[in-house]
Amino acid sequence: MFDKLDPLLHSELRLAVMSILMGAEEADFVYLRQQTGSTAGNLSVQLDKLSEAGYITVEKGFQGKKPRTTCRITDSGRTAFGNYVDALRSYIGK
Amino acid sequence: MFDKLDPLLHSELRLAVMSILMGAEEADFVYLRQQTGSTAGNLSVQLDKLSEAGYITVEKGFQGKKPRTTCRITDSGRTAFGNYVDALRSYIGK
DNA sequence: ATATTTGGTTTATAAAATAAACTGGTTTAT
DNA sequence: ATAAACCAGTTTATTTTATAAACCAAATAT
Repeated sequence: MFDKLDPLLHSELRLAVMSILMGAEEADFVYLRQQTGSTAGNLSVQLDKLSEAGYITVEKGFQGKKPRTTCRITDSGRTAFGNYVDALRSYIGK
Repeated sequence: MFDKLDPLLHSELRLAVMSILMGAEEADFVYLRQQTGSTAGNLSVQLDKLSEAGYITVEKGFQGKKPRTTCRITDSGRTAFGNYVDALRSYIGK
């Protein structure tokens, strides 16, 4: 009756991050922090989880002298997001 | 940018229960347990939370000699569910 | 020179979800 | 009649998760 909701995506912050990355080729830590309004600590932890799951890639580099962490969604992440949205529909209709 | 997701509804089991009650006038404990596939303990706890929040009413009675717990969604619960669905759309589009 | 800001990570705490164990009563089998 | 199994839940304990607080290194500003 109800599809299982991927616990990795069923989290407000992780879902927001994935939502941004679904429509953005790439996004850096600072941008994600601004858009989601999260704390740096929380974002750091959740990015790790998404990365561990293979849903995103996290690339650390420098922009001039400042560190810059760039995130991108993977194919597997895209698929998982799509499946999550489909599963949600079994709960909220449409 | 992203709407806040009501934490009471952003839970797989509670959302499933609310989803059932949105389309069913009433549903008893046993039915909810069957439809959601949850354990009795988990269901009991989550029904309490929904009830505490005023999203559902829980009525205990008997059907012959067997106890029977009947749940119904409240107006406030309906509204909250609607708001939750709207908020979700800010994450999943559409 | 030292204080502050930037861009994070790590660790600790609070809250949630879930499962395991228990209760009160009923039905079924012996 | 008594014990065993079962039903409908509740309570308590355990695990997982989310979140915040504290910390760190480097760069910039005062």
